[in-house]
Amino acid sequence: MRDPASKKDVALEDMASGCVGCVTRSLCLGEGLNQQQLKGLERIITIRGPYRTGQAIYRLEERFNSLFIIRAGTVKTESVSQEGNNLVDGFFFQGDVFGMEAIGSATYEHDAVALEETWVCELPFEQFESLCQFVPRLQHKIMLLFGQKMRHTNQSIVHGRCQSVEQRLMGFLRMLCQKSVLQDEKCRSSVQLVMTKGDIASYLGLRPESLSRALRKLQSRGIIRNHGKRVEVLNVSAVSSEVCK
Amino acid sequence: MRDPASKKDVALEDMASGCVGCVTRSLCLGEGLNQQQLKGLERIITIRGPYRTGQAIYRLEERFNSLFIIRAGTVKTESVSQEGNNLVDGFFFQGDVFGMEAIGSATYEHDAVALEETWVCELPFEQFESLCQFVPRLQHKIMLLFGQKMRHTNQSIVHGRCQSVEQRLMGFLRMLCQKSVLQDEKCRSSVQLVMTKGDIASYLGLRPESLSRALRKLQSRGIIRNHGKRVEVLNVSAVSSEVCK
DNA sequence: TTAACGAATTGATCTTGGTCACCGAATGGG
DNA sequence: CCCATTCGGTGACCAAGATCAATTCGTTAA
Repeated sequence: MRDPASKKDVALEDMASGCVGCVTRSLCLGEGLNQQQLKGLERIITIRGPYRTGQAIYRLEERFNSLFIIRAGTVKTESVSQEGNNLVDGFFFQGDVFGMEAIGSATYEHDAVALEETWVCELPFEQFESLCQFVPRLQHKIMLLFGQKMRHTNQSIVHGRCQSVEQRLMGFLRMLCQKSVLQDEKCRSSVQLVMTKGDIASYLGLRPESLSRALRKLQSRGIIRNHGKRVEVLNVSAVSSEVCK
Repeated sequence: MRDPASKKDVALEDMASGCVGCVTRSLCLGEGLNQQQLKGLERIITIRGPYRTGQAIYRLEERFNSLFIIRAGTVKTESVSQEGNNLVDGFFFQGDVFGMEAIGSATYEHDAVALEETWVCELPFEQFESLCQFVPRLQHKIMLLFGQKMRHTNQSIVHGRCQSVEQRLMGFLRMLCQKSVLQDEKCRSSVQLVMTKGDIASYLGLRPESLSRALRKLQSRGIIRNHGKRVEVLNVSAVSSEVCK
């Protein structure tokens, strides 16, 4: 991650442009908007970054004002369980919107923490709501996003409860491959983990030890190779298929 | 439930009125709208009912067109897990909106099934989106609803994963008491279960046997009394307090 | 009323994942 | 460069909840 030639070291000029020239636009809320509408969106967003690994974009109980969209990098959101453990609620990648759980609440519900060098667009929510009044397409897009988010949660978390650890893990790897492909055309069968194994375990509702064992089992079944921070998917079709085990 | 004097036998005339005279309005999307705005909402909704116990309001893979709001009664949504079991994803009570997971999808993601005599308002989503363009307050309300829903899911499901069965069960009973209070001012410490124990177990991610044992444990601790379809909450403060066990 | 079915409960046993203890490797700060 | 700290992995053991099998209870149907 300190490698100066790494793709993660984002060109500053790419990050300075507004919505109209944004390289991430095809993934973003701005997708499908015309020039004028994009200008409207551009007027209310603020580009923020670079956040360094471990830096917070917002913190639990800070006043909620804005949604955030990732231009480059990765973010996790985490909260604190009743027992006082940290609990990772989500990972967010290029083009993803985060902060939505705070809508209708006075304050944020999580810490949002950068997992690598990260740039985001800050989208003040009140102004965004006003803009939606004038741009039906934008209103529509945010609704789609809500629906997607609910479906994803239901699929991965609710249905995850009646899956084995290995199934849930494969689902996670599948998601990671899909998201990584967006960032990086090549090597869709190998994933560089930007989060710790502990974070992944927490996200999957496991102890780190159990995740470690599950990875070992998948490796012994020839489905993956687990090299520390890099996971190779050897049997793509096994991981891709919904029904497995 | 066959008792003719039961509060569940809804007066037909109450169900015939539009939004303006609706008894459920204080719970509904229409809350806070002026007469004219309510009329707009009233124009696009259709009142449907009565649905009998077990009847579907919509089914998995049917074309998604509308959200639904409960005027009277109770609904569960359920889907099918990979292993082919039914999986209860949610319970919905008076004033609750369901069908939101299907937004942005061509078809519904669940079966929605009435658990008792039930009346709903059908809200065609496209027309609703158009209406939101003209009624900022309505757009704002639906956004709040999305945020609430996401927070609720995160709280109950995600955080539920690191709770004991008894804690999750108490959380469920707490929710049930709150919702029942809305329907029925008296006896807030006793809940008539309209869903089966099997449904509750599924919703909590348990086997029916495990739920039964958990109920017995709470009873032996003097917190509840479990009489088949009726659950009495003896120690309200224990169930109400967030942190328990 | 009785028969029949599904829901609820109970006990015995097994499995999965959690807990605890430890070690080695990687990472970051002085 | 070294040391401290965090991260990742392993084994032994334990406990919560699943599974299987049997019984009781309640509701509906005949």
